[in-house]
Amino acid sequence: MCATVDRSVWYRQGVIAKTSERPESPARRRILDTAAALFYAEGVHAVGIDRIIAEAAVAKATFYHHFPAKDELVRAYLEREFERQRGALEAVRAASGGPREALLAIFDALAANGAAAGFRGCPFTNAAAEYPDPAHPVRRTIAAYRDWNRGLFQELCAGAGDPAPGRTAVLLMMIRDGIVVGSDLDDPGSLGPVVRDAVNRVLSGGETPGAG
Amino acid sequence: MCATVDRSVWYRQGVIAKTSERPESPARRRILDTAAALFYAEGVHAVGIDRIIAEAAVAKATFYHHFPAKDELVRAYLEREFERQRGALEAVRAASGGPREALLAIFDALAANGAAAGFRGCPFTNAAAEYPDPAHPVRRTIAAYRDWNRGLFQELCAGAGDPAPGRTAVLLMMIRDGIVVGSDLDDPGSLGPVVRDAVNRVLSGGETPGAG
DNA sequence: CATCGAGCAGACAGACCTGTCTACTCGCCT
DNA sequence: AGGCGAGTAGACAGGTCTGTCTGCTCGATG
Repeated sequence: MCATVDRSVWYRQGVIAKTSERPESPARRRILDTAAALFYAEGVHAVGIDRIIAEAAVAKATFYHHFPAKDELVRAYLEREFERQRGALEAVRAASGGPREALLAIFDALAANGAAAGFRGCPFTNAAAEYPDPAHPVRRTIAAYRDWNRGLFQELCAGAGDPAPGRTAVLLMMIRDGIVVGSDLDDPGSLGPVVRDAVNRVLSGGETPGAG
Repeated sequence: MCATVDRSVWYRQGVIAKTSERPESPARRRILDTAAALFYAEGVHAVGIDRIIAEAAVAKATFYHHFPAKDELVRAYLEREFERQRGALEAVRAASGGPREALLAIFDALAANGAAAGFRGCPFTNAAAEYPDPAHPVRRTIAAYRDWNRGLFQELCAGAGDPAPGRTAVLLMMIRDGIVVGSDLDDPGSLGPVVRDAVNRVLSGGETPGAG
């Protein structure tokens, strides 16, 4: 209870408009930025609170003022990454001519992102490897992310005239997972051209699966 | 140096034939079995040595007699898993009528395995999430496993008459990763039928990718 | 001016981690 | 009989982990 931050004062002093997004103290932001970089690069269990507060230049009490426990920081890290990706993919969708073009652009971006320096796989699947319990809040966040992602694919497939958008979305999720895992563990360069063909083929061949 | 077990005595006393596989002491086997179950179910960093030796009913000195450090145990765990999978897939290949049937059988087995109770994703990708450094021995073992797996796919594709077996093998690896990730994090039941179609389509459509 | 909250600095507790070491038993081989 | 290696039991060191707590400064608000 007392761990929750009362932000009413922010509204009262007019720092932000009442209807806009939540205020974020500089300290909290620094904690989250540092944690995100470290968690992603080195893994969740491998990075301790002490290191985060040291690199974020924040007192320990300040950390525990903003986050009741480390797991909650992990959840916040994934939640913010969720929002970031949602924004990015929605931007791609808005910039594309249609659903089919949006899907192709998304997968191009996935492959390019995987080939970029510092890529270490998907933050969500990496975190899931360290949280075995599906009922854990961290895992629930991961599940929510994946549901959203599959839903977006399904929506775009339906918009592109796919007769079985649900099935195709599952298949696209498989390709997505293959890209992020392969970009991290194999040669990212070998994936690019294959991805293009694969997505093209999946979207074209969606009309009649045929085999039973 | 002194940490390595001198097995010459085993050969001398004829416990095993000189040309057959290495002998394995019961204690070492118990350690490895326990570690494999715990590492897979809960993650590598989350399981400590103390717990392994307790559940394996082994003294700490015995553990450090067989393994110089924890990382070496992790490597041995993955190495053994590598051998296990190699054996399993080679058996499937031998039992199949031809390369194409072998590939279909392998992916059926992957989907079935992912739907089984206790499935927690791929031991290799899960471990990779906890070992960021690609030069680490654990990561090298993971890379070796993936190279072997892709190589097997390529070989089978070539045998099935695929004109671009290298590319198709990369694509099959992506589907493989999609199966293990999706079976762990999403509903495993939704994957089964999609997998069959996907592999069928990949293998049939291999002749002319067409789209550019 | 008084108060209150944000943040800083750092000690501290208690648990857990890896890895080392001592001292002992047991069984096999020479 | 003697030696040696495998294994047991458990103390120990040194470090790290999370989370709590005390005491302080500073700035804004009433």
